Parts: sequence; structure tokens; C-alpha cells
Amino acid sequence: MIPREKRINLLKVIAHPIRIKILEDLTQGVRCVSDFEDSLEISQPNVSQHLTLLRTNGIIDFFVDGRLKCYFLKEPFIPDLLQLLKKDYEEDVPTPPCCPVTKKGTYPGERRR
Amino acid sequence: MIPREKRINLLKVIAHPIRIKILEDLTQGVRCVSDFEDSLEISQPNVSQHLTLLRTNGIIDFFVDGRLKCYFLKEPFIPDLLQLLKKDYEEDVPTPPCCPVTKKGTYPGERRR
DNA sequence: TAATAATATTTGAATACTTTTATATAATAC
DNA sequence: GTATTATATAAAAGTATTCAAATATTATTA
Repeated sequence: MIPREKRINLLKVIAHPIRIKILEDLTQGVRCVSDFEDSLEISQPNVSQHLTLLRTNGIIDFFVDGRLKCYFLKEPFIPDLLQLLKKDYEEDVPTPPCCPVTKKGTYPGERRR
Repeated sequence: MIPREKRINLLKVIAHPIRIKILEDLTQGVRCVSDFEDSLEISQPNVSQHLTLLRTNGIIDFFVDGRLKCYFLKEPFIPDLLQLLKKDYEEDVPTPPCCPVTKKGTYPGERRR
């Protein structure tokens, strides 16, 4: 997969409320599966499935301590994305010249109107 | 929808190769539907469907010039996201202390091992 | 007004994603 | 060794996305 597609695929994997929460937790440090069972309110298998998806996509990894699996962040794109998700914007992108009521304006290119 | 969910939903809508391409084109300026039919190689109805999805989610809007619909970017989160998508990272997030071979380490919390 | 051009909508089929339920595995404790 | 705990996997059911095909709409041109 070329880097562009890979990055877009990451977006798709990440764009889920539970998985965003998991990743936010992981930016705070190592977490084991049962930590997530507590903090997210979903079943153990479902936690495991989300973690597996994140792991098979190279976003997280784990180490083992006894019977605990300790997950941690691996993909450096994630912290930047999570921060951007929280950014506030005051204004929309400025509108190109057109009438706000009739929504009429002039196409800047070369096609037949 | 609370802002957090709204933003996550934006991510989900955006996370598609065609729609990313559409948005990249729109960061360059106004485009009409047939511009996209040329630059993306997909059918006219499909272009229209993607544009409708982006529009109903408040990401883009359009003005009218004759029978052309001229689309433009509205959501200010988009340019930042597109830029982040292109960012290069040299290294993974640093691994917490654990053996790289056996993948054994110590859970930092309070649970039974 | 009829024909054409630009775009949108609808429907359906295929596919992908998500969650639930049940079961499996592997490590520790007894 | 048996029971228990932590986690994973599999199968099935439900839900959502995607795209293609056909049709509709609207503005312009002839």
C-alpha cells in the first residue's frame, strides 16, 4: 500500500468513537485490556476486537506481564491527530464571491454555464 | 451531536480516498461537478453522491452559475487535516520498557498479574 | 417549445463494519 | 492437577457503506 493510501486507511480505522477513546487513554500511558473494560462500557470481547483491529493496523502494540496484555501507542501520527480533533475553530473557511441569498456566483473556470 | 462526536463523525465521512481527493482539489479553489468527473475517474452519479455526503455533513457548500454547481470548502478543520495527512514521521512512538524479543515487561498499574 | 447539458435522486445489490454470544487459550492460584 | 482470571477467537446477526444503473430535474440553447 502506498503511503497516501496507508494514511487514509489509518483514518478509517481510527474514525470510531470507542477506538478514539482507546487511543486517548493510550496517550496517557500503558493500559491493559481490563482497564478498557472499566473505562469504556463495552463487553470484553468487543474491547479485544477493537484492540486487535488497532494492532493489526500497526497503530498500537503490547507487551505481556503475566496474564495481562499491556497495550501501548506505536503510530506517531496518532497524538497529532488526537490533538487536531480537539482544536477549536471560530470561523468557516471564507466563502468565495457569491450571493448569500440566491447562492449565485461566477464559476472561475472554462466550462459552458 | 456534541462537538466531540461531530468531529469524529467528520473523520468518518472524510476517510475515503475519493472524498479526500475531492477535498484536496477544493483546497485549491472552486470546482464544479464535471471538473471532478475529469479529475477522479468515477461516474457522474457517484461524484454527485460523494459531494452530497460532504455537503450534508457541512464540510462543503456550493453556489450556482447557470447549470453549473460550484463547490467550495466550508469546514475549517479540513485544511489542517489534509496537511497532517501528508506529514512524515521518522520514528515510532518510543516503546515503554519491555523486552523486544520476549515482549515481556511490567504493567505499571494495580491489577493482579 | 424541443433538444441538450449539467447535475441530482432513487433503488438495489454487494460488501464491509459492528456487536453479540459462545467458546477457546493461556497463565496464575489453590 | 483443578479452578480461576485475563484475554482472544469464531460464528452469526444486525447495521451501515458503497457503487451502479436507471431515472429525474433544471437551466440553457436551438
